[in-house]
Amino acid sequence: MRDYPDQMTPEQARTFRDDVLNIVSQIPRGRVTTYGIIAAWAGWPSHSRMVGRTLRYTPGADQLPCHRVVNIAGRTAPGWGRQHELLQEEGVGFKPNGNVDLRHYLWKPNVDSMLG
DNA sequence: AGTTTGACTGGAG
DNA sequence: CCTCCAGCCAAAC
Repeated sequence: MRDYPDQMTPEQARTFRDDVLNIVSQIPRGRVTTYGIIAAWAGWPSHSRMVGRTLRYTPGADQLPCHRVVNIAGRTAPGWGRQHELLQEEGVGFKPNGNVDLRHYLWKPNVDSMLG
């Protein structure tokens, strides 16, 4: 028995999108988080792909610090070279392979930040 | 209604 | 560290 429906209701989809954007807006300068972490905190642990979809296609998402979202390997978004620059300008450190050093710069949402 | 496509992830080699 | 590969799931074909 799965703990989530096969398909999101429109309301759930709206809530998911709002939660994703809300979490992204709280990522501190100079830190990053991952698609999977955001999805889990939004209540849909297996929807990491949808987090990426949301950030790419939601109008206005570019006004949020979505450049602070990378994948679990610390890899920046394909086709978005400027993301690397933006992170460097904030002091985010990269490994020799060009990925973010998550050991030092990974940020996770916490309860306090969710209580508004 | 079946197939392909990703701003993803975890495991295998 | 890397590259496949399977699983994932909403959207687009």
